[in-house]
Amino acid sequence: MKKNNKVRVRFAPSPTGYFHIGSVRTALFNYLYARKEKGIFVLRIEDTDTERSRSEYESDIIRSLKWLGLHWDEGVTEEGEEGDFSPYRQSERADIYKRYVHKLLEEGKAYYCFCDKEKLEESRTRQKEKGLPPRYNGDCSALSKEEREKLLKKKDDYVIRMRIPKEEEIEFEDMIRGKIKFETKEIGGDFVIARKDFSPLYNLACVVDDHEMQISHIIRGEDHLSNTPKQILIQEALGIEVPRYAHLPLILGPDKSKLSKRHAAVSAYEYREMGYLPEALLNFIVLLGWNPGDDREIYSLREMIEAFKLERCQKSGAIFNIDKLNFINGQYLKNKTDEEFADLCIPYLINSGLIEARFKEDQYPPAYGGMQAKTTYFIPERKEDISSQRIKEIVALYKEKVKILSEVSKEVDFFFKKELNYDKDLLFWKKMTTEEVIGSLDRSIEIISNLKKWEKPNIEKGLMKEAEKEGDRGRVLWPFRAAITGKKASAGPIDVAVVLGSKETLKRLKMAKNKLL
RNA sequence: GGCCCCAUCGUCUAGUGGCUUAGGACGCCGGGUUCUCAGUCCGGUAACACGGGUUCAAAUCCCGUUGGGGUCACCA
Repeated sequence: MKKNNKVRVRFAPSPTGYFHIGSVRTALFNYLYARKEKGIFVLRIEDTDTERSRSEYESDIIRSLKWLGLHWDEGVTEEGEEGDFSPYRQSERADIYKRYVHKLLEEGKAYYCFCDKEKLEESRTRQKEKGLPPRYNGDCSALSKEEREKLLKKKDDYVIRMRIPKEEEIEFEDMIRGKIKFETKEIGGDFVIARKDFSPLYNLACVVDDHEMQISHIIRGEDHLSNTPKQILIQEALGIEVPRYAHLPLILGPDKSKLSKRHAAVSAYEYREMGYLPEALLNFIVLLGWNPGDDREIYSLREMIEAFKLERCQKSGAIFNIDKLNFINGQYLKNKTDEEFADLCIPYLINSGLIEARFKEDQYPPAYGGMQAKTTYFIPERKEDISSQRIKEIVALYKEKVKILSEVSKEVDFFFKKELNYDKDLLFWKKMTTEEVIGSLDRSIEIISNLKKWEKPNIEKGLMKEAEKEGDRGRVLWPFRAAITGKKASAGPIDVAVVLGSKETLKRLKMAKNKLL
């Protein structure tokens, strides 16, 4: 067979839980390396654990990768529909593993083990208690052919173990960490590679597939470091090439342990729901353990590929810092056009019940992250339609204020309400008296009523003139803004008024005044 | 506990023996802008874990200590 020098990497998640941040990072680095080296990125599903694997999780992996824009060249194609075959799903490759297990068995490099599960468990805990590393004692490693055949008939529970041929040092060159050495005697004894039905365990399946799929570089989390010597042992026994390894540091929670559910959201899907942009999430994650050596921090996927070097990866783990993610996401949001920003916000507005989409018959409800501007919308509380143009004007007011999309709804909700519900104390600026606030509101009402054209310069001119007269602008602007937004904090009063419209502005000013009477 | 990995501001990091009184970013603090919050601009706070070597010279190389993490399944 012709030797293939092409870079081939794989991302091989197991569908036993939602696609999480750590997986995003592993996938991203594999993707970046593949693209950088003009290689192939393979997506393989490691679902040999039938108990824990679920197709719903596989769908989540695929959906998430698509959302992130991490496209793969080979691998499972459909969104985990049950029944559709994929040679990139380990559960569909049983025959292949069987072949390899037989080969190892025949060559004496693996053997049947009939040891009792409970007993092994017991001895493990005993060894641990004594402070010893748990280790399989090798009871079944020297069974004669006759004994084996007898036990095979008698016992209906057994496994297949890899025989560690000799005490030696296994050494490999990690592309991130350099030379790494393990003693075979530290592995923990002959380890299980397949179950009774010859279904493979992780280390076997992984090695076989990486070989069959001609994977050249294995880029994975540091938690797999201790699996590497086992895998090299299998590769040596099988006489197959040992791929290059690169172990990425872990992403840590605030307590410095491996990031997990208890540390906040770990599922990529949740970040999508919260309103993080895929490009921002990727940008943030790539910086967690890699940087190009300069001060640059904002990278598109394309730019990341360009600048990426595996050798520049960090060796130590990085704490997942949500503040930085928020900052980066805010930067990306700011760089969107008003149209793009509105499209991004709409699903969140719908989700929070502020608006409803009126679809034409041939349209499907869109998922987070996109919505056609042509769709028409309806405000349930006001029982009126709203154009996408107007939605754009509203949300644009907050484009540079928000860090995540889900914040938008609670900022703009006052635009969609029929009546504002706030405490009248909100209308008071500093130490103004009730009479003064009423007076201020009255003057605003008068100015607004007398405007000939509802345009920002006009409104500004009228209002600011009055405000300047007061000396303290807040005496006019605060009651005005509070009246039309019903909020302590919002976008600028004039900007809000412009978008709100003269009729609604007046109505709200009058309602505010009534509150005080 | 064994083995493996790691160690620069609170966090992400630059730094590959002299360019370093250690640079950037987030956060935080102060100030300008501003009706508010946010944003933005300006400024500030803050780190080479420790101890030995090597060297004319060490955050950078070596050793040890300490600390942190990972891993020790018929999970992956």
